[in-house]
Amino acid sequence: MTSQEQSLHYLQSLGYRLTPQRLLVLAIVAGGAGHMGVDEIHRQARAAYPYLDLATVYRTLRLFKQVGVVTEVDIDNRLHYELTAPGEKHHHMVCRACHRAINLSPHYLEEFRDTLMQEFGFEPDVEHFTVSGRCLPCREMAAAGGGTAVEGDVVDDGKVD
Amino acid sequence: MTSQEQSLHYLQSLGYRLTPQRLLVLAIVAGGAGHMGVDEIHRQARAAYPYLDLATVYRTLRLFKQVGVVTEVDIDNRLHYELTAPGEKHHHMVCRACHRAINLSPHYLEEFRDTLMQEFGFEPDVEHFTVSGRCLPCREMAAAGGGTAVEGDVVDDGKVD
DNA sequence: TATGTTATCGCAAACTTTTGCAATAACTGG
DNA sequence: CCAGTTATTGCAAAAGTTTGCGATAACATA
Repeated sequence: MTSQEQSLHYLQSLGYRLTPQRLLVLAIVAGGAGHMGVDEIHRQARAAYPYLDLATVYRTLRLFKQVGVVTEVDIDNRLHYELTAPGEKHHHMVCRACHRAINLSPHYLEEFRDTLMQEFGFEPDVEHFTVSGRCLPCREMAAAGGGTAVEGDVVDDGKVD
Repeated sequence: MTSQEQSLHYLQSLGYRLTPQRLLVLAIVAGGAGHMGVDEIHRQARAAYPYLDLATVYRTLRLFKQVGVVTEVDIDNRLHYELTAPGEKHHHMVCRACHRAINLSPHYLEEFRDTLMQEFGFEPDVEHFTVSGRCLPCREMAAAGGGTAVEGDVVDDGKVD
């Protein structure tokens, strides 16, 4: 049984229904490489099933995230999703300049998590953890006086709006 | 000179213009207790200056955040702002059940920050750091079989939508 | 103080995400 | 396999946030 089928059985065991829409969205996210934007998932879904509504895509992904089937990453104020790789989960560092997401092993969070639990009894949502910041290439670029470390996607630095 | 005036001079020194709208928004955020929602800031601003547009409030707050005058906190998918207290900066832990924000001293982040810098050259946006998770009262509530630790604001647990 | 430059504003519209509701379809038990 | 229950869908609209654009006003210079 593939990991997709496992996810579907898991959903069913929780009392959720297996619908063609859910199968489709799962297959698309599983097929995509890395984090996919909601609009891209929707576009691919419509290719197979033209009536699938955007709201359904959002709802489906929210459900998948809730039960741990996918991982949500906020990249430049837009939601992205990727299959949660069981056994090799990771978090993300998102660069606020180039908007690239870099994987972060849970190992780096354990200590932080334990501290919050012990000091405050606060249980951080380690499933959906993302830090924003600036990646090495972009910081070097900025230090050299330039813009962003990738073409396109330039970060506004002027005064206008 | 008050800290508000300092902020304004700072804005000016960066080449930004001092407009009545900016003064007003700053005064409101400074006058409010804790994190204020954008709509509340806007409502108060309109009381003094009815033409002030919501878009201007958003733009102003984004600018303030960018230069470090205010701190942004995402609470239940809505933006909130508070004056950045120089010298006693803090981050936030936001409970995903009751949506309350708990302050977190930067001290707890230093180690994490240093690790990311050393290992990946990634400079986390320590200015705008928020962890989501579940606070102690809400976890106890959940363990006891209940809902949320504050009245109202119940977290959905059923199957519908 | 008058004048020019251009950052900022207000307005309207776009964009992303969420939600209400009636119709539909997935599962359950007989 | 059929009927009943209700989770899920599609659609339309709302909510929160961002953006384009022409008009305005803030600042600099003279």
